[in-house]
Amino acid sequence: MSTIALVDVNNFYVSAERVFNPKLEGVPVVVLSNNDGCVVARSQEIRALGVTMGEPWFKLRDLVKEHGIVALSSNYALYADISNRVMTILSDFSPRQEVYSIDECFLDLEGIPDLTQTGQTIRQRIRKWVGVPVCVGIAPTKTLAKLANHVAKKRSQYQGVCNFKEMPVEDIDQILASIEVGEVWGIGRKLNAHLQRGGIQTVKQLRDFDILRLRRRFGVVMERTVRELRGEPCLEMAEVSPPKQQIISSRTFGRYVTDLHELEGAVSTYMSRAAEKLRRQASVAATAYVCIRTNPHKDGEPQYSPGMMIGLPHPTNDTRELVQAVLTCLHRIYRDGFRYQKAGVMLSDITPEGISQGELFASQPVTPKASKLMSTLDQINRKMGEGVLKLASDGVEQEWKMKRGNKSPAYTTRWDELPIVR
DNA sequence: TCTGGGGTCCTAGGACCC
DNA sequence: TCTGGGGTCCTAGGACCC
Repeated sequence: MSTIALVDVNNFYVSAERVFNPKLEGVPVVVLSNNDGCVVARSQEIRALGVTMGEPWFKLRDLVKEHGIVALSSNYALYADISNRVMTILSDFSPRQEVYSIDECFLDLEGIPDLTQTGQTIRQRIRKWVGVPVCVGIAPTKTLAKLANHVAKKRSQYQGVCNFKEMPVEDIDQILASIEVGEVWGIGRKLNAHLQRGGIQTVKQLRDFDILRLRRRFGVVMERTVRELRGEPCLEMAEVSPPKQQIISSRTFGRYVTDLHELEGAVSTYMSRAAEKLRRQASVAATAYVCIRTNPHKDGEPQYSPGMMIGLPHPTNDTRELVQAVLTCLHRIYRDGFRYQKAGVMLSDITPEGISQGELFASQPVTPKASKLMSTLDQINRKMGEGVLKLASDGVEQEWKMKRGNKSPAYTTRWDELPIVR
């Protein structure tokens, strides 16, 4: 029998902001997506107002005035740093940790006595050492641990730690019968609707339903989910994250772009970022992709959203080659007379660097000289700040860059933005 | 005026092979 | 008009996650 804990920071982005700005405590706070477009994190007070995830910010104007909502632009440097601190502390509790996302991780707690107490220790330590609140769910499988975590968050009697491992079966049944099936990890909007229509409303109903019928109707993913709900582990702990099979970099512009030259700058910049990510995981890509699009929400305006894939002469991670390839594509798909809102690039057919296949046809692999140049570029940008050194094609003005109207300082990652205590 | 960004896995269907 | 039975590989699209 395995024992897995899911530890998750409550309202992560909002909690991270509150660490350095205690005035935000008790105040309704939202964190907005890039370009301050829509809501990506909500404090408890915001949830209570009925604001949903992903809601466009401009639709909340009235609510803002009425309730004194504080809206912050997203500050990824801060969140990444807080996340690292949390994950490092959590790694002390188990030799096996899977960092699942920026704000949550699985821990293998097999063999540890006093699980609930351990959960409380985790909570207290993270609160004290980092300053953010976490909840802990403990169960024999990942899916159940997620569910236990949900219970820990929603029901105050558990004081932030819900442990299915040391709970009478009847109690677990009762809990599962009181939770809607859509809360289960892996049951999204569509599946939820499907199940509801079929008369499966609660988690318990799903758990106890005929597994063969579910498999036939919904496939193997559903089967795994149901087995996990029954306490049979089907999902392994993934301690080391495998290299990415595709790398995307895309952004909505801060304003509409019509000019090809400006699009070139954006696409070149995005590809530089993607290529850097590619090099960071020591990979090369054989295929590149670029797409641009107008604003699909604008009825009555001419719409155009082309994309184009290109195979590279040989797998590479050289920014210059990759940028050149996507710029060629961009020229092919660009049409005059549209107001473009967004551009993106993607790298795929990714393989580890140094394993060159199809050498016979490779015109020229990444040369040592190019490799040296790229790693120097990365080192300088890592040390001096993103985009300090870039290709000329990225452009100098970059007027298309996104808006982030109300970003908090990079408190922990820039010397000139350290918090000041008076 | 204003609607994010980045991933994974699975399946179905088509092309092609013997 | 009738028209086998596999297999593999690739792609597009759907569903999910945070």
